Amino acid sequence: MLQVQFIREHKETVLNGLAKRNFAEAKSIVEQVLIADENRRATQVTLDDTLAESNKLSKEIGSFFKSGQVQKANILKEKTSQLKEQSKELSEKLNAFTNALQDLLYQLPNIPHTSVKAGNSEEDNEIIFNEGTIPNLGENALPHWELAKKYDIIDFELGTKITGAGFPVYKGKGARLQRALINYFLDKNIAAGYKEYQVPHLVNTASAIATGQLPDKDGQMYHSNEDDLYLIPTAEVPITNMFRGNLVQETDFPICCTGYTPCFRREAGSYGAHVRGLNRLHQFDKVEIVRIEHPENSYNALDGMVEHIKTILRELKLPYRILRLCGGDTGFTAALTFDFELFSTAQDRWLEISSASNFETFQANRLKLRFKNKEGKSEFAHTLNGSSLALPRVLAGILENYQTENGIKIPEVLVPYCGFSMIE
RNA sequence: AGAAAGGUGGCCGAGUGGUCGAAGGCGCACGCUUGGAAAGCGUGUAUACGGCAACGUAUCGAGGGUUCGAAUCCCUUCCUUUCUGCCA
Repeated sequence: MLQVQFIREHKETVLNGLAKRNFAEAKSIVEQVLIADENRRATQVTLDDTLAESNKLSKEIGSFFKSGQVQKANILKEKTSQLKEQSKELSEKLNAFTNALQDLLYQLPNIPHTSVKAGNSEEDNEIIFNEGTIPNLGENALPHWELAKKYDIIDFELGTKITGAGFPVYKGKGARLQRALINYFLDKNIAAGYKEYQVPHLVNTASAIATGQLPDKDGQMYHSNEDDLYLIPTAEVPITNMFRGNLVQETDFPICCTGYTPCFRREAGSYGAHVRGLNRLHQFDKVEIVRIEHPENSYNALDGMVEHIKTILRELKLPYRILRLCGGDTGFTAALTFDFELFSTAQDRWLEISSASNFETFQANRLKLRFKNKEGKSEFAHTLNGSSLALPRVLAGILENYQTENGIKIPEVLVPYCGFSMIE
């Protein structure tokens, strides 16, 4: 959530920034924000004055009662009852303005970083890095869903029977490979200084609002009506929310967390080749990294996260590229996002496997996550996160890119984790 | 799930209708003291919103109510602890 004060003082910056997202309603919402803010402040001033008067009279009444001047006290009582009515009306007004302002602010996405180009869709994303060699697989190369069937390591139909489409069952060496990837990713993250956490897989409404899933993505999360809890769409939600409401010390930075969780997404509206096999699932596994940073260091930290993810893909010897997302493709809450895409050779397309973002103060404002700065004042921290990494598409990439006549080779770094070097 | 007790500042903890944003202690910061340190002494030390400022307002888990006035009384709700029940 953007800060009202910032909008008030940097209206043009906000509008220019939002223009890069091709966000048509920006101007009208910003205008409404400014009006609501003006109304809110004006109402608060009158309400405060009314309450101040009322408090003053109450004190006088108290002392009149003590000194036995009951009549004088009763006269003042009359007055306070009027003030009370006024303040009731005013506080209702204040509430209305505050809520209206809040609702408007919830509609505004983050302002993109200066390096972000304007653009509407993924076609406008910039490729900024490319690494790894695309293997020459020959004529008989199979897409991962056929390999999964051939070697009996992932069973999509079985998952459909138990739950529904998009909930695969991993079997035998497939299951073992999943577990190997999770451990390998976690170990890499821990070695890079991230602290491991195991967090709840269901979160309350306050958490979903704080990281920005609500109200923007309502309907994309699975929800348990009985207890009003949401299944997490990413570990970002519970991990970042560990720090909700905190006032951290400047010396605590950088705060680096990692965690493995399954992720649940309803993916309403997805269809076609994009959902084939492991490409898009309702439940998938992901290892996430989250950082809480000093504002001055957050972009360094983002670069550090990108470098870290690169080392993992290098070790796995997978061909990948990095995109800087354009304004229109950058998520609602992010200021700058780098997407990692893995080349799926048998499908001849790029698959997103990681997304590393800096949210600046957008989440921190909702989280009320602050630190004490050098002047001793509290200031919002910056939050960042990235996948390191999402499992299914990495698995798809391994299956497809490492397929041979005799079976699927296991990337060298994973062999110690798997306990085998081939899936035959 | 049932019963009981309880939720107060960074932490501990007092406070049952006005003088309470809140005693006292710990912690922390600064100063004095000291050759230096510890101890001791003194001063300061919540957050948010509004205001150029003086300052005002709100906040004692959350929401509502009673009252001229609520940390304190009433209602609702959430959470914690203990006991009982159930269970991996």
